[in-house]
Amino acid sequence: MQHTISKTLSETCTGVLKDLYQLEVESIEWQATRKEFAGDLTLVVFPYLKASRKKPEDTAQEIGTLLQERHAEVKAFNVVKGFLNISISDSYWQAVLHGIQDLENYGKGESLGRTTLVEYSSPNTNKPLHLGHIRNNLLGYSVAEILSAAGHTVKKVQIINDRGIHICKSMVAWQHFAEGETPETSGLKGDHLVGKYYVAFDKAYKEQIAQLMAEGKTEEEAKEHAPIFQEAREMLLKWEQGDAAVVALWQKMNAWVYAGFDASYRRLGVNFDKNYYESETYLLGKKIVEEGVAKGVFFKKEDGSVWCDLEAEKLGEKLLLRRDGTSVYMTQDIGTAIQRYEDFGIDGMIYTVGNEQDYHFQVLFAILKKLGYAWAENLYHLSYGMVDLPSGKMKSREGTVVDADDLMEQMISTAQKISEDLGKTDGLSEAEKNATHEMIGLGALKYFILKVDPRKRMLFNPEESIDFQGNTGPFIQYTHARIKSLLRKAGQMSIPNTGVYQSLAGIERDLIKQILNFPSIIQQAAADHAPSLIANYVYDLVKTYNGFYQQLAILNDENPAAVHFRIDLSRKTAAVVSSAMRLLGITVPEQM
RNA sequence: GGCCUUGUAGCUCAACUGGAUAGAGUACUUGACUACGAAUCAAGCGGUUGAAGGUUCGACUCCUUCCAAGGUCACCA
Repeated sequence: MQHTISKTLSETCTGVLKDLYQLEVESIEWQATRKEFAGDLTLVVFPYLKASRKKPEDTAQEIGTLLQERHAEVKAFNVVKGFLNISISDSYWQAVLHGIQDLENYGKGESLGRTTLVEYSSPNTNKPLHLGHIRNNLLGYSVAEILSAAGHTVKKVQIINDRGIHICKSMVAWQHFAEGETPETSGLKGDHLVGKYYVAFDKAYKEQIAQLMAEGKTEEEAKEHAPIFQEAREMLLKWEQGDAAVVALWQKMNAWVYAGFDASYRRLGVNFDKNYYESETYLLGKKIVEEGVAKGVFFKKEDGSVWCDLEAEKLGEKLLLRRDGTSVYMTQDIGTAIQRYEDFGIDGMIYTVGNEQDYHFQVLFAILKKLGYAWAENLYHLSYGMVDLPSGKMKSREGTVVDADDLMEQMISTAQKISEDLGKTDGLSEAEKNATHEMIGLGALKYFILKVDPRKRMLFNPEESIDFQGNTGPFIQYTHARIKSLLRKAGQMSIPNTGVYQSLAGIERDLIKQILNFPSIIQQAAADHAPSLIANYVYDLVKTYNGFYQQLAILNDENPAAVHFRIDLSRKTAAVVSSAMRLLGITVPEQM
């Protein structure tokens, strides 16, 4: 509960505590009064008992009495054990609701003058995106939106792992088996085409291993000496030497993949301000490390390898440069971080990466701090759990990977089927219908994933997981569409403007309070990097609205003042629903 | 083995960061469409919050020890 009322109430309350008990308190914690009790805000008085030396009930009674005397908006209070429940006057709630005028920007924070960079997605270029990437993309994009709403200047980036043995495997297999196949000739999306040859490589590789083992080699020898694997390694070497033919093939196949990724990103509704490519950044960081050695932050072992001592942080020793002077992943990440600082002048950075890299980022952040960068204090690893299937982990080798494009398509066609069965979009054009089905199908998927705490691994059952009823994206979208329908109808009515709506119904007060909570929810979600807070908030809001809708006549009430008020309340609810959903990357329809 | 994360209704998730009788959805059982959109609403059923101790006015939340699941400890990325 962070309404403006709690601020003024806190000031009054501080004075009350001082006058009653000579108690100086820093801040006062208000919480929303639970539904089963009367009141709006609750003060827990247990912390003040030592000072008051009275029973909880008497203490609460005393504080309540003075609060009511001194604060005009306190209409009434009641005491239950050590809980002081305070009721705020209806006129206050109505006035604050009325004060919300800029619906488009309601809830957003003042500019903080801070630039925060959010990295997400960051795929390899040897295969298409899958369900794990979807969780990553949705989280990263949403956190970026939330930070932006909270007042940060946000830059969204990804680092594309476009070089290395994995893409060479696809390249080798394509040379052997593709007979010149391209996205155009095959009709396959580019990333899927390249993925197909990555699978083909693996198949051929396994066959060769089996053959060599049949000839008496050990498994390790076989893996090492399989001809196709040797070819991939040679290709990697040639790439590093800048061999023209290899580089040309590499560029051609990566271009296919990027075209495919672009299509997936566009459909998913995510975007980036800048792409980084490992082929351009993998040599970064070496210079920084050398400088670190000179400064004594890092040290060199006898064999020439460079390390960072993080025993004090309980992270052990970490290699930064190999014996032969080449860099490792960590070196590269150090260089990239600094590169980004130079590109954007960032104040902080968020890495959206799976939790299997928790240790890596602890080390990275510790090293950047050791190097003395101010922005290193504001680095955050947005770590998320794996997405499991009923059969267990997703494994590309066993073909149990849920493909991102397939999944989106499936969601959308499910939405279409349900929508057509209900027949509520009959008046729309084909293009409008398609847009609506996309909106609903993707809304279901996005909400399903974002409502869960990122740290938790989640189970995804393709058949059962995603509902369109209950605590779901479509439920929230439906409420929005229904409000919009109501408002369209209201627009055609002429309602005499007579006086002020007097007494609020309980559900109306609840709705106002929830709308007023939106700004603080955004701040909290930003501070916690937690889209799930937004998801839970908007769900609760919509549930309350549906109760309101059911209990009260909105357009048909005999009191015109009530009608005016309820239309205003409905319009503002719809605006908050739309804004909140947009923070999750979900759009809401006018009709569905 | 060391370290990190997670464990809440049959299932999927909450719990405002230590506050009141742990809440939603789903599934199951019922009731509500001649009312502004039933992808809705209302009611019932469902819990030893992994286990045992401890801290305190008060614990899902903090501490200790166990149990379970996952991750991680590469001169891989």
